Amino acid sequence: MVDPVKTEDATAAARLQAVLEQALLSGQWEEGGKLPTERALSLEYGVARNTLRRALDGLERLGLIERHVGRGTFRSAARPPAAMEEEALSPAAVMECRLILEPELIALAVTRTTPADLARMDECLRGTDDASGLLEFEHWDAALHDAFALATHNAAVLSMSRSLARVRERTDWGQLKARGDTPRHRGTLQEQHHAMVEAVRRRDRDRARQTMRAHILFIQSYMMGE
Amino acid sequence: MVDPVKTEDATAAARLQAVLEQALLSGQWEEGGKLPTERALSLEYGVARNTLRRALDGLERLGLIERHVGRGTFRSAARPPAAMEEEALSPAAVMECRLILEPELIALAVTRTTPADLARMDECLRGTDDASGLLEFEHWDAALHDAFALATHNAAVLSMSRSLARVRERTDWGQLKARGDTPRHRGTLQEQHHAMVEAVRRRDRDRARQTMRAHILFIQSYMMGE
DNA sequence: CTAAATTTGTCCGTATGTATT
DNA sequence: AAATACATACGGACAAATTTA
Repeated sequence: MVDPVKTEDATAAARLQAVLEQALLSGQWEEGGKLPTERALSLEYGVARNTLRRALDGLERLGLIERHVGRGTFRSAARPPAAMEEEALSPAAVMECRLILEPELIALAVTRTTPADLARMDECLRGTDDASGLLEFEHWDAALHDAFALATHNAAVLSMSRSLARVRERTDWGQLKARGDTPRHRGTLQEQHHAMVEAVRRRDRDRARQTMRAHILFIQSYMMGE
Repeated sequence: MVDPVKTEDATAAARLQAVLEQALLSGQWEEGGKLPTERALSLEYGVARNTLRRALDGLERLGLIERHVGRGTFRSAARPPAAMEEEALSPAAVMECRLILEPELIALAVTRTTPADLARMDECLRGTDDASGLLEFEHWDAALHDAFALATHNAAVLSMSRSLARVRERTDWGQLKARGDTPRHRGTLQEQHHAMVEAVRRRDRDRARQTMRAHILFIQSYMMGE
């Protein structure tokens, strides 16, 4: 049913993107250094140039690489949070907003969750567990938080939560997300995800709120601080 | 400098998307109606199927069309922008949502409030004090809560708070508000408003949160109960 | 300064997979 | 069971920008 290694059903481009993500984050090329040409990479990984380019498109959106016509493709220089104080939908503002909303949101969800809600959460947990690339992980991560909002069975809360989700999509995360995407960090995130769902399942309101708060603080810390 | 009308430097896909947008919006195909197949369209517009598909990708993201494997491509049923479910929200849901958001919001505002923010709050207090009718009172009441959101100096929080304010506007309150508009009730509300601003002024985080919570619970109680 | 080589950007035509009718 | 139609991938060609000779 569910293959834990699951790289089968993803598209070739998505799978290749996950591979390249790992290569970039593990220092395969140095910061600011030039990657091989598209033709060389497509040959090396055994895919068509079109397919490779879709993978690069994803990496570019994550801010992991930069591409220049006539020059080549380069690994982005790791720039720290940079210019954070001035907010116009800064990552810091979004995280702060999540911190004041989501712990209370999940606390409300605890008192309302139905078996169907729990099933939806479990599905999201499987998604985050099996995710290969950062893109896929984030998809299921967002779905899980939406599942918590759904479990409040409150249309106003859901509307507000989704409004925040849309704001998140318009935020310039730069490399902040990718920087934290190490096996160790992702392991911690998954533990927290499981702990939150477990707290909801056991109707432990305080634990759910506490775990959510710790979860968001953890993300904050490795994004901003290091 | 980007000229939005300029179809010269745009890619073939982007130009075609603009043409198809016009065709869709001008009623070239009926709502829910089926468009020609991708092969037929690419032939008609003289582009490769790949190119046509990129144009359709854009239209799909805009919600103008829906695509189904094996069935075809269809013009979406008329829903101008970003079809959100505008169900009539229950007053109970809105109050519950305010209860989980606003106490944390004002707690954050306490740590950020500037003299200008306080001046704005004082102006709103005068408004509620002097208000004659219910309409005027509600205007300044909403303005005060918006002032708290502004005082967080967090764009994401402000955006979310205003999203909730818009939800409140399309809520069917029936006579719930009018029922509670007695001199006695309004006196209590004003006391609470003053207490909240005072707590913010004195940077008393816990008291601000507590007062806000009591404020919302009070409104809930006389709307729902009694 | 010019011309050629390199590299990414865009588009095309075709083949195969998968879901629906 | 077969035809239809979208989804994905491949390889090739040319254009545009940059670097190099």
